Amino acid sequence: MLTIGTLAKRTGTKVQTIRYYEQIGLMPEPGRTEGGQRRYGDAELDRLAFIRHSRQLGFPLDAIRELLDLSDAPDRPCHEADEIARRQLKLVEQRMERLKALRAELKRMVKECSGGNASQCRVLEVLRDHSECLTEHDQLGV
Amino acid sequence: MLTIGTLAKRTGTKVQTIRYYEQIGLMPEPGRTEGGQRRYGDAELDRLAFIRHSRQLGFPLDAIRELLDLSDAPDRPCHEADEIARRQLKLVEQRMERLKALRAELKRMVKECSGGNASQCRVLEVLRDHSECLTEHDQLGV
DNA sequence: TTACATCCTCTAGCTACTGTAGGTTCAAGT
DNA sequence: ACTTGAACCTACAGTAGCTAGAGGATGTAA
Repeated sequence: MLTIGTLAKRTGTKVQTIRYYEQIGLMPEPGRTEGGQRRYGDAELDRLAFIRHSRQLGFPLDAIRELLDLSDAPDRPCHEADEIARRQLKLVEQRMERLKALRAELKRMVKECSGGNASQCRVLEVLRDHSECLTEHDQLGV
Repeated sequence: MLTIGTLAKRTGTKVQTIRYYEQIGLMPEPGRTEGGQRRYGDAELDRLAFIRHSRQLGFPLDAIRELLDLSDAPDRPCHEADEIARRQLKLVEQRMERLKALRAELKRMVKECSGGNASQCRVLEVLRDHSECLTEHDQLGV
């Protein structure tokens, strides 16, 4: 039986995060000692490891919820999990494209800046005037 | 004189977002009509355009605050703005590196999945067992 | 004048946690 | 048995950067 602190250490999670996962129903309510402290078994350890690993791969919590459901139902067809992973892959690729454009723009800004004071600053100038940009980068949310 | 709605349209911002920027002191309190509605001039239009463009380049709001201060003080040396832009560039590059690793991992998961049902699913398997991964990807927060 | 779009304030919600306050429990050492 | 100190508990507030909704007021054109 593991305390919440031990579980946290083993999975690289913060204690509060585990309690948060319980609160939103991602982790089950564990057993308690007489004094009311949480005690976990190996099933919970595995489940939390799964969650953390999925988070490291950038899956949002509701995707993880679906993946956990699938993982708990071995007879359901695999393509659902596959689909979720593909969706995530697509998202990652979109973000990369976007970051690539940002990087180019930022590089250019920084390169063109030749010191001096703010009134001649290329960085500020470019920010002031969108038309100086190479690319359209109209959606926000990097 | 522009209404908040017109200003929003011209800068590709939501009305609520403009009010939010005012609330956090990023946009000044504008003049009002007798009935209490906000009216904006060209200075505010420029300022908001600057903010939005900076956001599109991924700058966080407090970086933008600094950039606006610099933009308002033409005699201050340029290297501060340069520094902020370099910081942002570095951040973007770090994120890209991270996404690259994620993309590789996700691609592999998806490729190895050959259909069937959840009990044989490679996607779920990899998520269950971190040791199957190519890379360490231990920080969260894509 | 009457309709109707747009405006107002205020509050709550989103993601995924993280931190703090104020108090209790557990386990080890004496 | 008692004490100490780390780790636990709940509850609430805060983070970034908005976004949405309720319920009501204002502005403008026909």
